[in-house]
Amino acid sequence: MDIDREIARLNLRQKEAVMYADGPLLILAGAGSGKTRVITTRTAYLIRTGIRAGSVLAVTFTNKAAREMKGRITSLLKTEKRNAPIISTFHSFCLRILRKEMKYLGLRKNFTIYDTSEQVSLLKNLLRDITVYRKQFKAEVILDRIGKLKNSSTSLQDLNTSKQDDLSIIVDRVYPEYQKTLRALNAVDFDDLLLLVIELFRKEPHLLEAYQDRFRYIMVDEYQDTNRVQYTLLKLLAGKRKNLCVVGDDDQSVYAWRGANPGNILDFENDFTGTKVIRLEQNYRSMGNILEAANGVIRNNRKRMEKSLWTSEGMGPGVKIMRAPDGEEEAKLVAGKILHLITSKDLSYDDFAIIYRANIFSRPFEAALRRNRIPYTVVGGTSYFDRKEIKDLASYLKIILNRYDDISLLRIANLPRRGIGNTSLGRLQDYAEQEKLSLLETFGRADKIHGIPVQTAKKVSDLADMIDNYRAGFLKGKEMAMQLSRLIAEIDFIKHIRSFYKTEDVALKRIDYINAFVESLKYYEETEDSPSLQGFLEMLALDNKPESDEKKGGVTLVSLHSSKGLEFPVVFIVGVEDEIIPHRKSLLDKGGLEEERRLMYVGITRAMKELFLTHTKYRVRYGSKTSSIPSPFLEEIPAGVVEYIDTENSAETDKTEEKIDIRADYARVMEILDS
DNA sequence: GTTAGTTCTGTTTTT
DNA sequence: CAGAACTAAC
Repeated sequence: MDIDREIARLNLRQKEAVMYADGPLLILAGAGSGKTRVITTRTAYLIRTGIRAGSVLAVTFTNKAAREMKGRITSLLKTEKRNAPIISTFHSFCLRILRKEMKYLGLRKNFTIYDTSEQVSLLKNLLRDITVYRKQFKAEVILDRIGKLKNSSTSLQDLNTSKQDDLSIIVDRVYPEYQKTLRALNAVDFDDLLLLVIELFRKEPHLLEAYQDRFRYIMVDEYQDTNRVQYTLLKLLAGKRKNLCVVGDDDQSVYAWRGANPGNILDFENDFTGTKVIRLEQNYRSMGNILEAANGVIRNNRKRMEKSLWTSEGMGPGVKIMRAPDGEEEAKLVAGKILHLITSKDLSYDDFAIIYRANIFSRPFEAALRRNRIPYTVVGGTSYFDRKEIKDLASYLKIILNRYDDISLLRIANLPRRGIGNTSLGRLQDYAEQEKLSLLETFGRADKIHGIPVQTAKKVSDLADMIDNYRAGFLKGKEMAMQLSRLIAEIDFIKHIRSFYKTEDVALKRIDYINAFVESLKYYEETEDSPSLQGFLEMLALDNKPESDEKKGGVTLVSLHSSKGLEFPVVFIVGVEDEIIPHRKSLLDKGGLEEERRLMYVGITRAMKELFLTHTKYRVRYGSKTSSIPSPFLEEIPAGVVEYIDTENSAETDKTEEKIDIRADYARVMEILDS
């Protein structure tokens, strides 16, 4: 319980932020300025001054951040679980409210949360019936627009796009259908979780007031990543007492492409009069040269709040820019450098990170690290619960839980193959629509539907019976893992996997995943206070990271986006080339270049002691070899902080190319190091 | 209804 | 080039 000692360690600005308890507070926290420490200490401090822990709410974007914060606060407070502040993601927080206030909502019990792939399936289904849609657009594109609409308006009702291009016409047409169908299926998508709570608060002001009285102090992390809807929710919740503290950095806003609105930072001061603004600019993470490089790059953004990071540490080594002949060599170079630094300095594998723009770039680095027997962990990428076979099984569980969930039923209807083809499924769906029945009910009476062959009808109704039978068992919330095993055996899922993946070792791997899935259900049952199938599926939907992911050691391989919030003594940012950073596709979006620059800034500021930026001369893209151009961001790094290292053997290089290469632009000495 | 062959596409990602 | 998505032939 060393809050006082913790506070004593803070700098003046940080202290001010911690102790400014009442009224709106905007903390502009630069990279590495001790942001997390401020929020956690502030939470602990509030509670220590006598504020009931349960009336403090801290909202984060990821479960990982929430877990970390929880851990730090508990160790600071040594508090028992029952009297702890609420630390949660926006989505989990809203889900809790929805579940509690169910009676005020149009939702039935056991509603399902749809993930992106289920949203797409639903939409594809709807598009079949819409005549103006002549397969002009991909479902994903339309869904993207629907998502943007949902996240910019603040009500599920109003949907004026007012534009008249083809896409808008289709979106206007399909959006209400999409929303209506979700409700019919007793399902919600991620955006709905927040929107429904807002709707609830608007319809039932007494409820809003009850929650306002409950959560008297609200804190928000990564505020620059909030979207319009999240901000609206915060405004509602904090509307009475205005004890809202947001922490963010506009320079680290890298999610505008999915609806984040960094403008929320600017609006904050207008919406909350008397806002106290505190800037945290002292950086505790990076050495001087790294910081200079970061400042040099971000300075080129026009749209930003002026701030400049500084450190009391020394300059440290220069930022190294290295060029490799191609992608393979780039990976070898990085692996070699890691081995070299491990032996020459007192570093461990955990101290290194390789950061890239897109997840595909991890491959050559994984290969090179493996060849050199360097342990590594890849962050992100396809999550374990996103694997096909897991989602298949999850769909079984979903239709067992929620009998209106046509989308899940559709997914597993013929999986494993049981002779229910698309023609029959189409007829069943048409019938369901006509008779206003759920698909599962329709399955139950398949024998009465025209055009369904007798033996198909039998298979269809058998499936419906099976699902109904399992429902009774699963809803008891007991021995669910055992029941899932029985289900897997009954549908002969393993046989299906073996025929689907013909190679033995691939199939075995998939079977391992399936076993792990059963295990995770078992684990859930054993650790949860009151386990339920719905609870398990919600965990799957809202917190779908395997725990092992977070504590594996070795060199970290991570995308620029996922690197936000992390720090490493030695960082390699790789593929620092034009059309990669900035990504060529990003330039299509307005503000795209500036967002890419912020991404570069995020990457640079992950480094504590040493930073390497690598690029190549040639890169194989989509199968063919093309010459690469160094990222324009490299030129924005002040000349005084960089060292250039060219690792090519001059014997192999083409001398004419040499003249026009990047060296001409660079006013610095070259230093050839061992590779 | 199923399977094999063909065409297309190619960021970032949490919930 | 590789994986996904779609189409056409059994």
